[in-house]
Amino acid sequence: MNKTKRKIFETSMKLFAEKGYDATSVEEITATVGVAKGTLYYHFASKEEIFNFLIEEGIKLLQNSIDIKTAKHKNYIDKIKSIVLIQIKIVAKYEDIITIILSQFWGKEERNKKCQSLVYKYIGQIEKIVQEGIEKGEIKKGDPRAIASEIYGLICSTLVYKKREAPNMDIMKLYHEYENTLIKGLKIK
Amino acid sequence: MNKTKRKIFETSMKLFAEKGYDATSVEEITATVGVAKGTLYYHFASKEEIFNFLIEEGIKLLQNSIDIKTAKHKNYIDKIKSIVLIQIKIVAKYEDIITIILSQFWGKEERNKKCQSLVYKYIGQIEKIVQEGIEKGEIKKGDPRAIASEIYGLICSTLVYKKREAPNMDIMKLYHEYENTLIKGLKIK
DNA sequence: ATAAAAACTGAATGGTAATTCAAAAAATAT
DNA sequence: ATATTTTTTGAATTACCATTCAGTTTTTAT
Repeated sequence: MNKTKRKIFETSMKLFAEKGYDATSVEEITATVGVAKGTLYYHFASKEEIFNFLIEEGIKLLQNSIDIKTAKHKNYIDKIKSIVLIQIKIVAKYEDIITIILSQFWGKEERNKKCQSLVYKYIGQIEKIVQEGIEKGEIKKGDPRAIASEIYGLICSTLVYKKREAPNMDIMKLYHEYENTLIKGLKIK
Repeated sequence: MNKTKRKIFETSMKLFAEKGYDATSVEEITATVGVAKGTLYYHFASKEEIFNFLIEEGIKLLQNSIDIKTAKHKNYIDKIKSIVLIQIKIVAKYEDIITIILSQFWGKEERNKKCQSLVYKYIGQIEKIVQEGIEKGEIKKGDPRAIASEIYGLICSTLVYKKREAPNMDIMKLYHEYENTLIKGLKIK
C-alpha cells in the first residue's frame, strides 16, 4: 500500500473511532493527513470503501490469531483460554479498530450489515470450538451459541474496562479474572 | 408527555437504533410520525435533546431495576444473579434503547460522553455490590472493576445473541447459561 | 361565544458534506 | 531530454440537513 494511501487509511481509522463514521468528514480526514480532498478519491472510491477496508482488516486480526493459536492446543479448555487471552491483547493493541467494530455492529444500514456478517463469522468460529469441546466431553454441556456470545462479549467488557480504568491496563491480570470466572464455569466438575 | 411528543420520541428511538443518530434526519422522523418538521422543534429544542432524553430513560431502566431487585436479597451472589437476569430481561424488552446505548457509548463527542458517564455510573453500582460481596466473604476475591465490566459485558453478549439467534429468545435458558459460567466462577469453593 | 394558550405548519435560511473533474505537478520510462 | 504514466490539486457541483419563524389551526378556559 502506497504511503499516502496508508496515511489516509490510518487517519480515517483514528477519526472513525473518535468521532464515529458519519461525524467524520472527508474534509477532516484529508486536512489531518495534509492532502487535498481529491487525493482521497484517487486512492479510495468512496468514504464507505475506506470503512469496508477497515472492517476486513479488523476481523482478519481476530480470525488469524484464533486460527494460529487454537491450533497449538489439543485441549479444548486451553483453546478457549487462548481465545480469551488473544481478545484482550487485540483490544489493547488495536483499540481503534475494535472500537469501530463495536460501534458499527448495530443497526440495519449496509455498513452495519457488513460488520455484522464479519462478526458473526468470528463468533461462529468460537461456537464451533465450544461445540467440539462439549462433544469431546472436555467442556461442560450448554448452548454453544450462548457461550460463544458470552466469550465475544468479553471484547466489549475489556474495551469498557480499558476506557474506564486505564490506558495501560494489566493484560494478564484481566485475563486471570476472566479465567477465574467465565472459563472456570466451562470446566467439567 | 403529550401524545405527539411521545410518538416523536418513540419513532426517534426506533430510527436511531436502526440507522444510528447521525444517519437519521429530522425530516425522516417527522415524515414517519406524520407531522411537520416544526412540530418536532415545538416539543424538543433539538435533535440532540431527543437523544439525551433517550439515554436517560435507558439508564433509569437499568438502574431502577437494580435498586429494587438487589435490595430484595441479602446474599451477594443472589444480588449479582438478579442483576444478570434483569439485564437479559431489559435487553429483550427494550432492544432499541440498549442498541442505542451500546452504539453511542464509544467516541469522544459530547453525545458519546453523556452516554459514557451514565454507563459508568451503572457499572459503578455493580462494582460496589461486587466489592461488598468480596468484603463480606460471599464472593471470591478478585478485581471488582474487572468483574463489574464483565457483568456489564453480558448486555453486549445478550444483544448479540438475540440479534444473531432469535427475535424471541428464551430468557431463562440464556440466564442459566450465564449462571453456569460467569456466576459459578464468582462463588467461593 | 369569545379570548387566550397550546399545538402545529412548511417554506426559507444558512451551512456542511460527499463526490467529480479538468488541469497541474511529480515520478518513471525511453 | 522527452514522452508517458501516476499522483495530486482544489474549485465547482449537487444534495441534504438542522433549525427558525411568522402565520394558522386546534384546544382549553371563561
